[in-house]
Amino acid sequence: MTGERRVRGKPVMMDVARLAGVSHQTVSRVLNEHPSVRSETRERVLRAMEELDYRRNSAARALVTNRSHTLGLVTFDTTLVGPSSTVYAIERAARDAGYFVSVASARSLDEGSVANAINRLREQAVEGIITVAPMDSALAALARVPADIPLVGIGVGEAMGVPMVSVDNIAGAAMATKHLVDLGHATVHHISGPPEWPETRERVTGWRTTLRQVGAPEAPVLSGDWSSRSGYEAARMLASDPNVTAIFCGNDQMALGALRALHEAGRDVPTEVSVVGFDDIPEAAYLLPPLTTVQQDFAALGRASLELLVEQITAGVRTQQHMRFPPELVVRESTGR
Amino acid sequence: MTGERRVRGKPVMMDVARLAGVSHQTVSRVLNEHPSVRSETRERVLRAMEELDYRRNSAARALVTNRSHTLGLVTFDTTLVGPSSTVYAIERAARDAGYFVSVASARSLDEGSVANAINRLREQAVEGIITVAPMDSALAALARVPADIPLVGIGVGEAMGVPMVSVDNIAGAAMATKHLVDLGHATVHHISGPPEWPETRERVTGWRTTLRQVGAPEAPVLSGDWSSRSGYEAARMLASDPNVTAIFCGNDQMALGALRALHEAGRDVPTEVSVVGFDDIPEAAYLLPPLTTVQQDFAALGRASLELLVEQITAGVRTQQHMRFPPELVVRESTGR
DNA sequence: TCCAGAGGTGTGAGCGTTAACACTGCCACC
DNA sequence: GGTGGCAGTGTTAACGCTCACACCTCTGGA
Repeated sequence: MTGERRVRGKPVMMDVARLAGVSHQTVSRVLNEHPSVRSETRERVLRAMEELDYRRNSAARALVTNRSHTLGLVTFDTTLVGPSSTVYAIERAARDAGYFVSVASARSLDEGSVANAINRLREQAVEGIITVAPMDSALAALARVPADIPLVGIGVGEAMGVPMVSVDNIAGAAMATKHLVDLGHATVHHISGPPEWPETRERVTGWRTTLRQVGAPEAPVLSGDWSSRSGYEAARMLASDPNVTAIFCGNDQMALGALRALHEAGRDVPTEVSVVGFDDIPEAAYLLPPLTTVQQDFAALGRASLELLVEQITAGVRTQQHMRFPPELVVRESTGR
Repeated sequence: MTGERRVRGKPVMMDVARLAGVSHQTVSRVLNEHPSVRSETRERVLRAMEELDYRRNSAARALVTNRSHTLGLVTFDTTLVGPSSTVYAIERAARDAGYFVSVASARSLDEGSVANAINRLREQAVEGIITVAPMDSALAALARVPADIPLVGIGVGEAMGVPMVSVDNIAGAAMATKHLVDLGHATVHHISGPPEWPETRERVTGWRTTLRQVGAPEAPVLSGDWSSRSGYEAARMLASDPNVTAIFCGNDQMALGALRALHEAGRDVPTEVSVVGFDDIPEAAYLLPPLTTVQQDFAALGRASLELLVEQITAGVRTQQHMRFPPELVVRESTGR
């Protein structure tokens, strides 16, 4: 009755063992690359596994080892270029590190929704969690996660006890603003992202600080929601004011909308008005005119966050760390004087 | 020794049972919402669970029920707008249907890479797989998956035995081409995506068929890689030819690049040349000029694929089905005569 | 009065794997 | 020629849960 088992459902370790004429433990050893298995035996076992198309039962393994080999990813709106590139980079890095990736998206901006996503991941016994949800609500939810579960927040601002990875938004915004001031603009206007995003506030800070340093007047911030539409609408208000000659936008999508609004208002870019974006989306170089912007390396962000997480998992301690990546100004044709 | 267990590691069902003064089986019943538990008992158990911050061990559960409650998602390049919106929609729908989502990305375009991603998901014992990787290689890999594992391919062309969800690309391309012809253009040029994508070929077919129907001459297809850069380069070659007055691009990013190339060549859009894209990315309405394009509902695609997958899981049979979604032409200002 | 049946609960087995330990040869060493 | 050790293998006991079944207690109908 050797084959009896195979008929009813998937083969298990014991089936492989029988076929190879060894004990199930030897099969386990082969599977886990234990050194002390005679190579001839190993071959026999491998052949048997192949013949039966055996795959180990990950649930049983997880149960006994108490490790799921799975990481959790909390995302918010994967439609945004930044988050989606980051997620992609994380998945690749996770695979290389031997982890599976499970995702849970927050349905809305509120803390409960993020907490809910985190809970779903914990139900699955993930070994660690990375949040790609750079809003304040995520931070609040993160702060409530018990300290024994490894955690990394991306772009989520400062918080006690939560390891973080982010771009140096203050420096990035300062670079953009400085660039415009250096071109001879009396001041720089700013169309920001939603205020409940830490990145937005950091960019506002970088912009404002720079203006103060050079003694330029500060205009009130107009805030959008990262969309082209919101950038368009904000810029339309700015376009009619002849004093506006330089606009720093919180991201490239809004800059794209601003470009359109300025065009409609008959104000040429860059001869009359200069525009700078943030992110450097792949399309930025092909806009009319090509967009000067602050480039951030989303993939590096993803890889770093994974590294930080794995470090915590192996060490068993939450690293108290905040990694900041320097962005880079890419000057194209949307700025001048 | 009631509390002894709790000190060393996470609480298990037995700990909750002891605290609530019931058997572990009753705890299980409460957890699984079994009807025959006295509500007073249920309350007591729930309180105990809360007090201990108990979470059931999903591995143990999966082991005994032989269900992982997890679906697998194969992605290729989540940086593209289409796939990333689809992934997002799938995750949401999966959660509503009570499933977790595990992702695996294909590292490159070849079949081995996709097969590898599928294998990783199978190792995790996912109950079904959706591929958001609309290349031929994915189709080839899908065709090799044993018939007993539920499967849905998105936008991956025709294949024997693999349930499919896609946009009706032929109809979409035909709509775009017809629109241009109706505006009075003698013919329509096409900048396509990479030929190894079924969607590319379908769009080429829709375009070509329409041209033949109206008796317009057919120009050779220029093919890009979906990027703005490739659209720009292809359009640059077209721009110098005065006979080119209408260009249908395989996606919006390439159309964006084409817009720039035409501008550089001094050919006005839409008075001299008309441009149509595909996808309707959120930025399309804010380009210079706003882009006429073929809109597809990525979210609907995602939801439909999930529905199809869940159907297969519950039925235990692979549904032989191909759902096609009609796209919609959105006329903006990049087309005219 | 008794028994059938249902509501409510407990007991024991078993899911497929790994860890710990036990066992068998064989070699090297004194 | 015993003793120690190691390579190679098998045996057994968990891991935490659900399922099947057994067991009570109560109700209602014959």
